[in-house]
Amino acid sequence: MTNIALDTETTEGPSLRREDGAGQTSLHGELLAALRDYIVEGNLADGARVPERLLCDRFGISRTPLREALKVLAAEGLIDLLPNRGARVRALSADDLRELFDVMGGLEALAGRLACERISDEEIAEIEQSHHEMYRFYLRRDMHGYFQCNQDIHRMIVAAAGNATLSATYNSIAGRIRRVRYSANLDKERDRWGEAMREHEAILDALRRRAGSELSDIMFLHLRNKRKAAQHQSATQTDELDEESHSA
Amino acid sequence: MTNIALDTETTEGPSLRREDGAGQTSLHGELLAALRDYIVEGNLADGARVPERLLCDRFGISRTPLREALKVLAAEGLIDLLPNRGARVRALSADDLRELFDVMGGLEALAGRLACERISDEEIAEIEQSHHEMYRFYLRRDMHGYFQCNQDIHRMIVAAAGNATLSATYNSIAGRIRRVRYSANLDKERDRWGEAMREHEAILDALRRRAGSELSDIMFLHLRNKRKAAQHQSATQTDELDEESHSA
DNA sequence: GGCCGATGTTTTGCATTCATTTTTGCCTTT
DNA sequence: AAAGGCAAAAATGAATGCAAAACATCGGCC
Repeated sequence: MTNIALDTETTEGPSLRREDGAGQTSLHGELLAALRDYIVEGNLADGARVPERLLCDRFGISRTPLREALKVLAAEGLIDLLPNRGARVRALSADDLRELFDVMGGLEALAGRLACERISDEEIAEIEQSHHEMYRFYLRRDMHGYFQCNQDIHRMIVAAAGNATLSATYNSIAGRIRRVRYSANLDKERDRWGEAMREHEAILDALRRRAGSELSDIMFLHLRNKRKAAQHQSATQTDELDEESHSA
Repeated sequence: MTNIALDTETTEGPSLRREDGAGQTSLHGELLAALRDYIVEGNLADGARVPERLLCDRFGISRTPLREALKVLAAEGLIDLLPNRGARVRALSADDLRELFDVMGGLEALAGRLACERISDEEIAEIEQSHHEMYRFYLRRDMHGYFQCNQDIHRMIVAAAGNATLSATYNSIAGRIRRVRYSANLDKERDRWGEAMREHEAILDALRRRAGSELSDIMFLHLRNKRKAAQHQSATQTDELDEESHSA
């Protein structure tokens, strides 16, 4: 039986209810964000049933707003809602991950293209700064720092695209992926660390030249390579996924 | 005062409740889909308040499931949820449309790239068939038939990508755009009808050669051109949007 | 005559309640 | 002893109820 990893310690947890004077709860988006974090951070096991009652106690609310939040999370793809059988944390199959990585690659490719259309020299300078910082982490073999800079750069490029819809879509996809433990997947990334660095050099170069179409290509392939590395690592369950890419 | 375009005729409307024998309602996804259609089809005016009580009567349900559905639609970006002030139909600004079109372009670019990796000759043959049908509509100047085929082709390419996550994301974005009256935007598309046909020829050509990266480019630019045509048409409110594209 | 505040109404957000379904434990039967 | 069935318990989906907030209407004031 799947054991639920709910920490039911005596610490009251983050009650969202406002019990100060005003009397009104007004949690609106807060509960949603809190619950999303709760799930994304892995407090519930993969495929585990989402216990309504327990979460109600945990967050100090009744079932109505909780269920509203669950519906939203289901729409976002974080959980599955089975008719009359409650919510379950969506366990990402190797195939799901492959799909998510490709979509993320597509969105980053788009971000790169759009960024080239409107990015300022100042923004590029900021990215360059993060890039150099990342390079120092690379030289020091500081995986964690490197990864942090890496994420920052990708985020900056998405932001430079100046498209809020794209950012929202990107964050949604990235959130779903975040549930799988990155560190595990990235251990294998170390094998192609130098390669990844060179790809980032190419990204920066294309960005400087505002070569949108070219950057778009690089971004997608960069993600695709990252995906392949991650896949290779967890090959135990992804044997059949090594189909060849026909793209040039 | 914004008048709500709710048709409150005596015709009972599509009650979702199951009153046959079983007694159980079990509307689950049905209400959501019905409500989404209701909004996407334009039964409510842009920016109009979404009247909970009226919709409850209309669909024959209580407020609880309706509000759950509204939360989901808000997450999808179809409506805005204002704290303590209810839901309003999200009115798409010219800027929103620009963003949505670009994201759609990015997703189709991705679809084209992925399709090249796995599409079969049979699937290409099907697309070619639709393409030729579309061409016949073009020769006959049948805008409606042409447009139908056009959409089919784009859908087929997205389907050929074999990525359910991509399809879902694509449908979400397409749904949001669908709320604006296509026909209006497409009247101007007529000006570049021949150009669009040539672009579709290029799409098919790249697809046949499985030239993923190239197809990706073509798909994005195809959408970008479509966007520009649509923008030009409704230029009354999009004067400042003519920023130049730096991409080669 | 127009602007501002008070008061009643409507609407919203959430809690609670209720009917139905699913699940679980126990008992019977073979 | 294992399998099947039944009943109790829990959980789900939805309806209703209730306090607070927004909205609307009306009266007072300048």
